[in-house]
Amino acid sequence: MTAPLHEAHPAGPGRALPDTQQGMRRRNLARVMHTVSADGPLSRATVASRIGLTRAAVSSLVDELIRSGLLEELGPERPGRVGRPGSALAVSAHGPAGIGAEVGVDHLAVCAVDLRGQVRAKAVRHGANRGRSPEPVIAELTELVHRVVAEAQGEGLWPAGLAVAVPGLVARDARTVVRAPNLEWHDTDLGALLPPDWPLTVGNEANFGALAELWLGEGTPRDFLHVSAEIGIGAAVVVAGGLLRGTRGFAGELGHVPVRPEGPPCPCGGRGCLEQYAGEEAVLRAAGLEPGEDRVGLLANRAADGDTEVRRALHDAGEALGIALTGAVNLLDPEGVVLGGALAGLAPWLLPSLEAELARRTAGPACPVTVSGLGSEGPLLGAAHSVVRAVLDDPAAVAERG
Amino acid sequence: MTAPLHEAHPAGPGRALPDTQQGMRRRNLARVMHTVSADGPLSRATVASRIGLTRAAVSSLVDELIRSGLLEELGPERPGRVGRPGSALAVSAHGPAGIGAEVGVDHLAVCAVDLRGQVRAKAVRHGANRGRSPEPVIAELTELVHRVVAEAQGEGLWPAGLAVAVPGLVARDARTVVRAPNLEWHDTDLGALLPPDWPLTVGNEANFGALAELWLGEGTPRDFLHVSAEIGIGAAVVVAGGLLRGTRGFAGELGHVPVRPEGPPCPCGGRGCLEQYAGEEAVLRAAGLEPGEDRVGLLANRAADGDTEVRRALHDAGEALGIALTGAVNLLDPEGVVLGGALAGLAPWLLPSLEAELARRTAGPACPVTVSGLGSEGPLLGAAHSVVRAVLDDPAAVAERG
DNA sequence: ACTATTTCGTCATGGCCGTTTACAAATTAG
DNA sequence: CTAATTTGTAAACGGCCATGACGAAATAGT
Repeated sequence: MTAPLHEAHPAGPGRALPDTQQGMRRRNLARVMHTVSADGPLSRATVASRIGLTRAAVSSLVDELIRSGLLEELGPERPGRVGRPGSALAVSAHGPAGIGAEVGVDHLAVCAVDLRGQVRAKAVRHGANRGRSPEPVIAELTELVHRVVAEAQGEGLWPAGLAVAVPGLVARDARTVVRAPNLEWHDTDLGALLPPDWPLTVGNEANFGALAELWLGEGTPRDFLHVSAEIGIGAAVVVAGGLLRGTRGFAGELGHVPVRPEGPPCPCGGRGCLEQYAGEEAVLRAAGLEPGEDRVGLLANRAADGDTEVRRALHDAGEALGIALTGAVNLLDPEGVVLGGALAGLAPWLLPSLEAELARRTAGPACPVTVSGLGSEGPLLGAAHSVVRAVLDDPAAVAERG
Repeated sequence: MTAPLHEAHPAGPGRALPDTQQGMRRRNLARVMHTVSADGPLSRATVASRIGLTRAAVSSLVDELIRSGLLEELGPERPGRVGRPGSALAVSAHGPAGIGAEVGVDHLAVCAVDLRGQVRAKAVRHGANRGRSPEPVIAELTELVHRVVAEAQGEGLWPAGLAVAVPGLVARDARTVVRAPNLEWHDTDLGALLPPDWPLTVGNEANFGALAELWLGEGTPRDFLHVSAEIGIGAAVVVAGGLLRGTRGFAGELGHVPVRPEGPPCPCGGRGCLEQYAGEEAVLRAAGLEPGEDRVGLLANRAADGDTEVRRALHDAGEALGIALTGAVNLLDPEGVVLGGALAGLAPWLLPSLEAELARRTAGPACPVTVSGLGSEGPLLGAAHSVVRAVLDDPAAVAERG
C-alpha cells in the first residue's frame, strides 16, 4: 500500500484514490489531517472554512479521525473573540509513528517521529560500514529498529512504516539498492533483509535530505534544488512540493554535469564533470590533503584556520559548482538553491565564488542560494517524516492497522 | 475558469476540482472523456471497466455527455465476441473546437481542431512581423481568427477557447508577452487586444511545440526534453505528462547553459553559453553566411549540397548541443530528447556529433535522441490542442457554454 | 445583572451520486 | 432452438456532503 516515495506528493494529499464516494471520504480525511498538521491546533469550524467543507461534514470526519487515534481534542480554545470558543484539535502524539533509518558510511541511525513531527526515540551506532557485506549491517540496523520501536511503544506510539536512507542509487521499486559505491553494495534487495511487516521504503540519502528541507526547513520554497555531497555530488530536484526522480530514478546527477568539456577524464566516461572539480576526492587533492576519516571536518578546520591552499581549493570548487548550477537554474528556474550535506559545513568558503559565478552568468536577479539548517540529520529526519506524510496522505489506510 | 496552461495536466484530468459530490461528478465526466478520446470508439461497458466505475454509473455520465454534445453514439459495435454487442461511443465531431493561433516572425496562422484532434479549418497569412507594433499584427490575427471560426461554425463546431503561441517569454498570467526579441515586443498584454470573450491562453511557442509532440507524436514518452531553436535555443521540460514552467515561467532556457565557461561573452552576461555555439546567429557566422530571409532553409540546402564550411558549423553546433544536453540529461533523467523547430530540419547534420558527445559523456545507455515529425506546425497544433485538452479536462465547465 | 449577538458543534433532513440487484436485449455456441 | 454471455437500463439502497435549525458558550452593550 505504500506508494513510491516520489509519487507521494506531486499533487497534494491522496490523489491516487478512486473517484467514488469512499475515495472522496478518504481524500477529505487526508485534507483534514494535512490542515491540522500544518497549522497547529485548529477548531472544527476553522478547518471547515479552510478546506471548503461545511462544519457538519468536518465534524463527521474529525469524529472518525479521533476514533482512529489520529487526532486529539485538546479542550476549549482561549476565547479572544466573540462567540462560543472552538475546541482545539491537534494531530495525535500517541498514534502512529514514522520510523526512519539511515545507513551511513560510518554510522547507523534509527529514529521514531510522531505525527506532530517530534523525534520520540532514537538510536545510533558508530562504526565504519564501508566494504562490509549487507547482511550483518542490516542485521545491526534491524536491532536498532527493534530498540527504537520498543522505546516508542513505551510512549504509546506504534510504527506505521519504515523508511531507510542509503548513500546510493535505489531502484524504482524502493527496495533495491542498485549501486552504493561508498558501501560497495550492488543490487542488494533490502526488502528481503529487513524484517518488519509494516510498509518499507528505501530511498536515496540526498533525496530524503531534500525532503527534510522541504518539510522542515524554515521558509523553504516548493520549487528548489537541493545540492549535497556525500557520495559524489547529488542534487535533488523538488518541483511543486514533490521530488523529481527521473525515468530510471537517476535524476539529480549534478556531479556529472560537464563544467569544462575538455577537462580531466571522469570514471563516468565524460570529461570535466563537476565531480572532477568539486568532488570530495578532487577537493582533497587540490588542498594537498590525504583521504582519511572525517575528511570534511578536516577541510573545514583547515579553512577556518586560514590555510590558503585549502581555501583556494574550496574557492575553485565553489566556482565549478556555480557553473554547473547556472545550467541547472537556467533549465529549471527554481525559487532557490539549498546547499546541504557536507556542503553546508563548507559553505562559508564555497559560497562567495559560487554566488559570484551564478550572478555573473544570470541575466535577471540571481537565484538565491541558502544553506541547510538541518545539519547532518537531514536524511534521517526526511526518511522518518516521509512515513508520517504517508499517514497524513491516507489516514484511512493506516487507521485500520491501529 | 481557464486554468493556466502548465497546470492543466500535471496530475491528470481535472485535479483542481473540489472534493464534494459535484466535484466527483465532474472528475468522472472528465475521465470518461479522456478514456473515449484516447482509445477510439468504446462501449459503455469497456469505459466502465477501464476507469473502475460500474456500467450504471458510466451510463449516467455518458447520457449527460451526449446531451451536452461532447460525445456521440456511433451505433452497435461489430460483434466478434459472444454476448450483446456494445454501442460504440466516440468523442463528438460537431461539438466544441479548440482555436489555435501562432504569431511567427514572418507569418500568422490560425486553425480550428475538433475534439477528435482533426484540423477542421485553417488560415495563414505570410508577411514579416519583425519590428511591427503589436496592434496591427493582432488586428490581422483577429481577422484570421474570425475567418477560421466562421468556417468551423459552418461545420457545426463552436469555439471553446483560443490559445496563442508567440516566440517569446510569456508571464504566468498567460496573457502578457514579457519579451519577444524577434518581434521586438515588450510587456504587451495580448488579452487586451484579442477580442474573443471565450477563454484565452497565451503561451511560448516552444512550449506549445513540446505539448504537440507529447499529445500527437508517435510513441512520445511522458518525460522528455524538447529542444527547439526559433528565438535562440529553448528547451521545454515535460515531466509526467505536464510542462515544467519554473517559478517565473522561465524554465527551459537551455540556450544559456554554459558550455565552455570561458567562451565568448553572451548578451545574457555569461560566457560560453550554448547560444554562442549553436544559436542561429553563431551558426550562420561560423558557416560564413549573411543573416537574411529563411536562414534555416539556406543552411539545410547548403549542407545538403555538401558545403564543408556549413557542415563544419553544424557539426560544431551539434557538439555544443550535446555538451549542454549531457548536463540536462544528467539532471533530469528523461526518457528521451526530441529535436523540434528549426533543429528538426538540420538534424541530419547536427545529430552525429550531438549523439557522440552525449554517448561519450554518459555512463550507462545514452538517452535516445529523436527528431520531431510535426515539422513547423508543432506550435500551432499544440496551441489548438491545449484548448481541446482543457475541454476533456473539465467537460462540465464547457458544456454550459454549448 | 441581563439581554442581544456571535460563533461553535451537533442533529435531522434532503439531495446527489455511485453501487447493487434485477432484467430485457442482442449476440454466439452447441 | 436453447443455453450462455455480455450489454445497457431501471429501481432500490447506502454513503456522503449540504442545508437549516438548535443548544451551548463566549462577548458586547445597556
